[in-house]
Amino acid sequence: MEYNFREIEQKWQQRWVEQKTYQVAEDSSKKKFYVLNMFPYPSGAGLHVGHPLGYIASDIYARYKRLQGFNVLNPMGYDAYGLPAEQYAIQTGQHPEVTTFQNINRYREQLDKIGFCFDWNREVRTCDPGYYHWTQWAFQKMFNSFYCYKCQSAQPIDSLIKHFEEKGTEGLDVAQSEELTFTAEEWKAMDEKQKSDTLMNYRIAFLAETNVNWCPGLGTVLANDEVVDGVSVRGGFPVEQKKMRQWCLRVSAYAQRLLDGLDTIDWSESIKETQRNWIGRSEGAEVKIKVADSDVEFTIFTTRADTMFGVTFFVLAPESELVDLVTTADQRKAVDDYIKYVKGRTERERMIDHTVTGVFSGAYGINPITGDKCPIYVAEYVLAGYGTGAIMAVPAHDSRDYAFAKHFNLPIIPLIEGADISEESYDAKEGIVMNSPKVEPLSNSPEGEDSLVLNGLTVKEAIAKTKEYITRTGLGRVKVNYRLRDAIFSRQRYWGEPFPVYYKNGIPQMIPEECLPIQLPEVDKFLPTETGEPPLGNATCWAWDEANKQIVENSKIDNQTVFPIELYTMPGFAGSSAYYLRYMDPHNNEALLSKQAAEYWQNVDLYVGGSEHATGHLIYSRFWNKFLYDLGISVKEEPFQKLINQGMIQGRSNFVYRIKDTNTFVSLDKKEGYEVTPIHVDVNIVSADVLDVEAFKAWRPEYHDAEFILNDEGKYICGWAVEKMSKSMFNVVNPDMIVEKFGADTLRLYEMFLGPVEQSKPWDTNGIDGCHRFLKKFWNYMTADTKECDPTAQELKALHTLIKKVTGDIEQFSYNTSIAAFMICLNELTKIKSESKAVKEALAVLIAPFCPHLAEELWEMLGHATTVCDAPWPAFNEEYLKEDNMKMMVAFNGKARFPLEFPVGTEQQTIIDTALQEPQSQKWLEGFNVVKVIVVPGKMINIVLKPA
RNA sequence: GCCGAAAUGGUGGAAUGGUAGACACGAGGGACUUAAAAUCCCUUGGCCAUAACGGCUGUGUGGGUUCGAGUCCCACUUUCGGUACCA
Repeated sequence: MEYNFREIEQKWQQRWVEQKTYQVAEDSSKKKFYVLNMFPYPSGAGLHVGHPLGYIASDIYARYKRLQGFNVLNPMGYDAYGLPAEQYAIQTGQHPEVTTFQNINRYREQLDKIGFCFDWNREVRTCDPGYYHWTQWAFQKMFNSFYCYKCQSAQPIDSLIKHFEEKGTEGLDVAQSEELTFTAEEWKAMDEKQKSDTLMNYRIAFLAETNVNWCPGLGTVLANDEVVDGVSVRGGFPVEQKKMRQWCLRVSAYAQRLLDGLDTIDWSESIKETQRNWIGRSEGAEVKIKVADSDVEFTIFTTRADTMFGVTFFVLAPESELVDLVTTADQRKAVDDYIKYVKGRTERERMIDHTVTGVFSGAYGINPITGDKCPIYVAEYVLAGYGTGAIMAVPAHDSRDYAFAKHFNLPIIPLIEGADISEESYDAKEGIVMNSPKVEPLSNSPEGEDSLVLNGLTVKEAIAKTKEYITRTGLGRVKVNYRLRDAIFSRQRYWGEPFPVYYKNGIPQMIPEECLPIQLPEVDKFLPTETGEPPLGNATCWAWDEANKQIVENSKIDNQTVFPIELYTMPGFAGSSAYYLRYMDPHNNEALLSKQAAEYWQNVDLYVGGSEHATGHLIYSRFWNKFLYDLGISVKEEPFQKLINQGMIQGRSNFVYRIKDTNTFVSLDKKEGYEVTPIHVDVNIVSADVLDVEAFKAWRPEYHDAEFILNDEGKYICGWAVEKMSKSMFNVVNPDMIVEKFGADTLRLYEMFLGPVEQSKPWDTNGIDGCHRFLKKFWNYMTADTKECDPTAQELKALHTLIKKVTGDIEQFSYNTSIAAFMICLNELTKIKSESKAVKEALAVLIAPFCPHLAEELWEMLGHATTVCDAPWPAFNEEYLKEDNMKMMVAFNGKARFPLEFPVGTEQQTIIDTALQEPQSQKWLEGFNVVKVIVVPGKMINIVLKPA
């Protein structure tokens, strides 16, 4: 009987749907296991063979876990909001929802052919109002919360208001944009607008005037992770800095918890390290600096408190408000000119061009420890967004300060013994401190021993000592800074979640929770309005009737009872930040998810996706989950317990070689001596690097009359290279095509056989034959004569070797080696003419995670009426692998020479004696003395020799 | 610059510190066939050697630890990712 994969796969895919094989429900009698793939953005190009890699890997694991008896949740959905659909809409007028739905259908069609065990009943789409209801809801919760450092959690904003009413800001330890101080009386005296503005300083979702990455090409702001090299990730348009009023999320409040949480999860060290760097914790100190001849005082942040004696100037960020306060009259013009210059520079220019620029402000700052007066400069190398936007410059021990000092001819004072600073600064945090004279105790210091002596200490000691000194004397304080910024949460786009917010006299108000979701309105144009408002400004029905609690036409806006609704929409990461929770209870209209579902499914046990989301989605999601955890919605502090980053499948491009100025193409092995241009050729008309010449002629009109110089066998051989898989390289291989030709089971097997899941590797269709041949042989073996007799010892040995290998390998996601084990096992069973039904049944179960269609068909043929998905995973029995003899290698000085067999349990001394007396040993022993013999039971007898 | 991962045949890749190159592709040879496809068998890291056996060498480079290193340690080279005036 032939292996008819088309029939088999179609039959089982249909049956799985009919019998709802993959629908799961909470079942307290079983342990849960939650497998999740990062849901895809359904792009117009459809899936190529690289996309399903992670899905297949997780599908195998999900099926394996189910066979192990777990109740497995393995859902799938779509990250449906995104720029491409909107850009397409702008160009064609086609509503983004239409193209998105088309793309989703195409994705689904492709996915279905591969035979995944997704529970499609739980599908979510971020653009579905039933879904984004909870995105809006979470946003409102964030708006109505602040972050309390004392209790290390988000708290309702009402409790903060109460605190203000009673004590003002006294005794607060909370996350805030800037440090405010006011009394209860002052708070009570504020009007509504002032109160609203003040609360924005504390809310977790808040409005702020911030410097944003403005992308004129896209007409919207972008998050830091959406900008690479000064251009937008989507579209590659230039990005500039602009001050705008934006919704932001106070991600920075969770910086420490995001950092600490990394130690509790099973992710690759490299991705955790990336997140640690992104969070960028740095311990340092803030020091207050008085400006000479002025009342102005500013604060600097430093991690090198030990270098206070090497300060020769101070620097302010150009955007800092302090610049205006310190600049003297005679330097005013120079400073203004410089600031104008800085503003005119794009983000990109600043990134590429690191030449030293800056200007003297005219003012001097006083070093609080030495009392020295040092000039204050304004320079763009100091960033407003980090620390306090002001630094003390120690040119001897900071390369940026060094370059600046050299450029402006400022003094450089070395502070570390033996450091050569004639050519460059000495930045290392090690060495012995010098040049730091004793600082006498201040009059206000308590006990007598209060001087500061740094000379002779190591840098580490000196940092600690200085920090302690400035804290004690009130010159400053110890401070931890994080590089992690608050996330900008609004976009000037159409195709995103609308904000459930309206504006009453400029004060943002939340639309009542019971009115959610508020749905994205229809617009006639997807571009910004003529007055420069975001696309939602085109909506005619986008106003909030407060009394009647409903959306009404804009024309009714009177700012008395009907108010304008927010025109911004939410960014892409809004919908993808908590989708894993929604899968647990996707049809719930009352809540994001029920308590019961949350308690049962907890969090994701295995998350599979690309590492490119390390500083985007994977940070935002962790933040979002921690916030929901504080609210008691999510039951686990970390959303994704184990993370596997699947590698990228690269394309394998093929080339033809056109002889210059002709339409003649020369085969790779004949091209020596010709001047040729390599041209990408569609890999789908090339087979094993041999070009289908007729297909090539038909491929494009300009090749219709092409001529060829073939090799001696009459073939045209193409060159090849590994490149990114993309349309423009003509190297895209479509999974449907592979499924059509070889079947889904072969595709699944081959994708895993290519190499480790986490590794990037090129796709090469050439190798797929091997996997297909294996399945054919497997099929032949399984469908051949079968007897219901006890398996022989040989059969059991082959089988249990396989069980052990496959079980261990799947646990470690080492699928390629377990497939190799299948191939070896099959060879063995064929060789010994195995016919045992019991062995075949076990094999059908073992292969089920990899090739589910085939496994089902075989399971049925073996006489089972139920799905193989619920069969028990075969138990491993060590007994069957036990051998009577152990094979050992005799080695001389570590070099293996010949094998020797001993009965199991042979005495060590007997082994040594036998090995030494073995005739084969004699020639190695000649002329040498035996120093010692090392026996590794079952492996190695190493005889250590020394010349006689 | 900093952080991370990696480097093994013609190719993809295997190897708890114990016979390097499993498994597969490709290639070469053979069987079956009128022929092709399909299928099956043999060979396949390099060098030397043989009637046959065999020997040497070999995991990016240079050191080290060890009876024994692809694997552990130190230094370096290259490649690929991430990040970048973060004080």
